[in-house]
Amino acid sequence: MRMAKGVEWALHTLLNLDMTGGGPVGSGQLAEAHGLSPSYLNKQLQQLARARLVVSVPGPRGGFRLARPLEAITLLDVVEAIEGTAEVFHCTEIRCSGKIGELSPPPTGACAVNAAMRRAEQAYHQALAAQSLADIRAELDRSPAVRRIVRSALN
Amino acid sequence: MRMAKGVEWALHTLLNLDMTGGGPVGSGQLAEAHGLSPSYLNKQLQQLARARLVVSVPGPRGGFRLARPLEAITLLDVVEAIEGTAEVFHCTEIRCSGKIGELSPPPTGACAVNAAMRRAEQAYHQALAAQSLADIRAELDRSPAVRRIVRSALN
DNA sequence: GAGCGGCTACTCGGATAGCCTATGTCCGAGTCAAGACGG
DNA sequence: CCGTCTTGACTCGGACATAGGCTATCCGAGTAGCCGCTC
Repeated sequence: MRMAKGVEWALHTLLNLDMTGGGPVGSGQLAEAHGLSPSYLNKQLQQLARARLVVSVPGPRGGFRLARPLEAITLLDVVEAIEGTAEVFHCTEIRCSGKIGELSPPPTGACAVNAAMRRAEQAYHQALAAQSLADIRAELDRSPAVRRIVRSALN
Repeated sequence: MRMAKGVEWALHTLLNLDMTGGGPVGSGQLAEAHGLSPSYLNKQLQQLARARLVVSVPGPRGGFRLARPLEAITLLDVVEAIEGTAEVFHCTEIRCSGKIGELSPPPTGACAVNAAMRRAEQAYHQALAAQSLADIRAELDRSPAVRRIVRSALN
């Protein structure tokens, strides 16, 4: 179980988009800022656009800009935009298969194993939703040079 | 990001192992109980044995038995036994690469993005560690027929 | 000089290969138990 | 009748194919701005 690295790319890129100001920035520039594959970052940005986290501007001088302030973007938004909303633990209902499944009556309630795993997953989701990108930006702003460096890198 | 289905197999199998009593049960029987691939379930059981959650008994009439009561086995134990202890979010330190990396001084503290993701992951771990397999067993015991069915399926 | 049309270049967007891990399978080493044999 | 040895079958254990999804790439559709032309 490993999270797609596109999540890391998306998080840093969203933070960079905020520090450059409101104007759209091309995926090529954003990729160059961190030495990433431009085409693949573009794919991730499209996922963010579908999730309405960024707005894509076509044509020359186009690119991507934030759709809303960082205060309104949580870690959960980004993870779900890239990874999708499917559950991490996917119950295949093996309790209904095999000998035990044949001997058991059709189940009435939910699978207890699945319920337990969902509780943990919910805690994960809540912890992700409790942190906004603005919180991370605040931590980055402890070294005030960051904003200047990002702007000069994305001029 | 999808959890390995071996975790689901392992959880149900550990619960079944408990309901049969203390004697060792072969991986073939355990697989037949839920219609699983015997060889692949055996692989998962080996992972559980390495993590000291079950004890393997070689030879005829051998198999696997629980190494400790379900009260002492948490969901986190099972997940880490199957999935490993590597972090879900793996920071590749892209902040040190590309234009921004070249313009920035060597970082002093930890990556803020990584720290935020780790906080969420820690919440997940805590939620997993807070639930033991005995809790799930208690939920299953609400329908008292389960234990009888499991025992007759694994006779 | 002002307005308009065409063109170019740059951007996003989706369709297309490659690789790596999870999945699934197979066969060999080890071990216990039963059965045959000898005392 | 009892003890011991041999044999057999059954189990775990790890090494070997396979597949699905993440990773990476490329090319086409669309658009804004610029340049030249015309009035």
